[in-house]
Amino acid sequence: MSTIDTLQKLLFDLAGVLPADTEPLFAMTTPVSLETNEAYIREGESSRRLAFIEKGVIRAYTIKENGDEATLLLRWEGQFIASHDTIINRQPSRFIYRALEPVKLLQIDYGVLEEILKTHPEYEPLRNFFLMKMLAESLKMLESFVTQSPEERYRELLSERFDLVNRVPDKYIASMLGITPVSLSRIRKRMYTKGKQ
Amino acid sequence: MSTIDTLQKLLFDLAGVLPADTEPLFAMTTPVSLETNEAYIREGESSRRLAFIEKGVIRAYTIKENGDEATLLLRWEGQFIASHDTIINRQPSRFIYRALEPVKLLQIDYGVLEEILKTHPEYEPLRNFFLMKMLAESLKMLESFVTQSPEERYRELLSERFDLVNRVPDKYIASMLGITPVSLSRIRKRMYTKGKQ
DNA sequence: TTGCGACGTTAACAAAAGATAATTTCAAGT
DNA sequence: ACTTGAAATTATCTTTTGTTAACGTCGCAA
Repeated sequence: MSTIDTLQKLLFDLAGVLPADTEPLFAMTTPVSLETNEAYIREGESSRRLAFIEKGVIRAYTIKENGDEATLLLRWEGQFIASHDTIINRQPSRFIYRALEPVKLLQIDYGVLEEILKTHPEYEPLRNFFLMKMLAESLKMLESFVTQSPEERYRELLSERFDLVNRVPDKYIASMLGITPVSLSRIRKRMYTKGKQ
Repeated sequence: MSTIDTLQKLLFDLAGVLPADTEPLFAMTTPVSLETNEAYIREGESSRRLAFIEKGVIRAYTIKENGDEATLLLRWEGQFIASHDTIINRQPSRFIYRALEPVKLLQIDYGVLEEILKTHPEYEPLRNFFLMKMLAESLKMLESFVTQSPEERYRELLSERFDLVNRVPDKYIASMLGITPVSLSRIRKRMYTKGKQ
């Protein structure tokens, strides 16, 4: 199933919009390809990009005051990715979005989407869907930070996203868990020596 | 300015809806009062409540496997509070929402709101506003967990929400920062003995 | 083949956090 | 004024994490 098919089905399921009636929306979308390590959004950029990931993994990270990187989240195929600083806060992005693998996206400018929604309110449920999905994921991650230890967060990530953990360098996983790569290495050792499955 | 005035102004600013045209919306809202320590939403509850806080502070927390509480977030006057499990995931709430002070709310059932939005799409920007606001706040908290130490998170909370920190028992602040009350006490001691402002 | 560089692991030490319990503080109620 | 109980602090000890540096592994390019 192609990306547009997937999104057309989503729009039909959410809002009963027939695929034939989605032309005004998809006419404004752009396919984008990224190479491994290519930046999708750079720090300081102001474009309000929203995209659906067809293939590949993107990492959103920021540069801390001390120069280190901190990975906020990872997104992969089937998910939306959005420059949240520019879309929500209308400020230049403090985050960098970079492809960890070759990536294929279907992109739309959020400003353009807003214009389309003014004349085509029937697409509105799609916006709510993506906002709610991002909110649910953010809250779930937040919950894990207040309820679990780094080791528990790693175990859960392994059990829920084993494929992802194996596709992404450990140092980015560590950073997303809020710890250093050294600490993650120790956690792994503890897990695999003491049979504490 | 009353709560309804505030929300009418918001609706006008966001969507150009005149206060006189907001009757269909506010007719379905209910004022709610909570006493100190009273639960607004209990664990396992399925009602999809969305409310605007007129006065007071509400704490959203969950009970961990070991029986301890973990505070996910605090909300106070001027903010929205929503039972996110029931609204987003349509599952019984795993969280408890409890008043830390006497609270006054203006409440609407999310299902009712959705019905109103079907016939009154002019209110739609209000839903986007509250979703985006919650998303922005969640991402900001998430960012603090991957970029800052517990001590730095506490310092930032003090500088940004000093009033809140003074209204809420330290143990809830600690939990929201992802640490124990004992640890927070040590951080405070470090801060106030060593003049490391 | 060799050398380079990024990544993960390991080691050693310092710093911070968790767990548990005792102690102090303080507000609320009798 | 006294008692009670919850909250915060302090103390002690254990565990985990941070920091820094060294070391091994692996893929890639010269």
